[in-house]
Amino acid sequence: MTCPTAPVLDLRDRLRRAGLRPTRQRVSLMGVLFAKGHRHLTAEALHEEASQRGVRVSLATIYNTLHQFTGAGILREVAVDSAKTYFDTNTHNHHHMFVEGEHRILDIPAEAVQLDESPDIPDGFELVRMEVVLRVRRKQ
Amino acid sequence: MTCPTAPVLDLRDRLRRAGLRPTRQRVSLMGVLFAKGHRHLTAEALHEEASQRGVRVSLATIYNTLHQFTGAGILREVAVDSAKTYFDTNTHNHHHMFVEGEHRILDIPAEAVQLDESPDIPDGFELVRMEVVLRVRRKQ
DNA sequence: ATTTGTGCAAATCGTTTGCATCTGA
DNA sequence: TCAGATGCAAACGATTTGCACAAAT
Repeated sequence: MTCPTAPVLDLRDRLRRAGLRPTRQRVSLMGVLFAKGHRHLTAEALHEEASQRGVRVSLATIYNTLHQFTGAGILREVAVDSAKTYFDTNTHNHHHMFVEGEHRILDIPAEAVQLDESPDIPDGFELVRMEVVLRVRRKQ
Repeated sequence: MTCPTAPVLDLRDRLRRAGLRPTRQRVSLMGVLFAKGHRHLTAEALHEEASQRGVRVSLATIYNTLHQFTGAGILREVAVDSAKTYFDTNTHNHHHMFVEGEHRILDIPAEAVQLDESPDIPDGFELVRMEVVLRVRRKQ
């Protein structure tokens, strides 16, 4: 952790470019978040995974960090499950499949869904993003 | 409340057909829910509105009832806001616009959004429904 | 040195639950 | 009668907050 290998420098840079100070915790959490491709994590899940990797960060800091990262465009919040908030490491345009009863989220590539031009946005509002959620359940 | 006017009978019938006993509270809440066209309510909002109309129902019963109604197909749960759960009195196929920062949900008629046939559903799963959420924010 | 971030524990908020009591069929 | 509903208060789980301490610029 005191040995700045190349990937760690990347993480620090990415944080700086996002306007966030590269603190030890933020760098570590970025490392955990982006260690294995894109995924959807809850605060609790990130906390556990960080602990397992020997990264000791309080849950309060996890929540702070997740929201800071979301504000900085590093993460995206996914609201499909009223029970808890998921954060998506993929901030590119894509959609989701949600497995009801299992609290599981799967990605759908943007190209898999064709929508015509978006419906009218009321005056005074601007589109942030359009997302599609396929709710599925296990058969039988 | 002891005078069974026509609309009250309708409500009672609708509850019976849904397999729910038409108790005083359920009939009253249906009355409140469907008094003014379709809308999106939280448990808290329904509780307040019921109180204002002199319908005294505990919050616990509100939650029970909302879930029973959802299970019976009288209401639909809308998960767009990770902060709280909204219930939609419109159970027909349609979509939503969510105003970020204002906790406000607007309807988009199904016809306003054209999607091609849905993406592949993984084996062992079946589609419950496909919904589109347009996230918008107030300009500036 | 100053500003910003972190950790902890307590507080908050939406929601659920256990249980005694009531009510509709 | 009696299964099913309700109300209350307490329990719960996810998230936020206040504040003293620590770390980054």
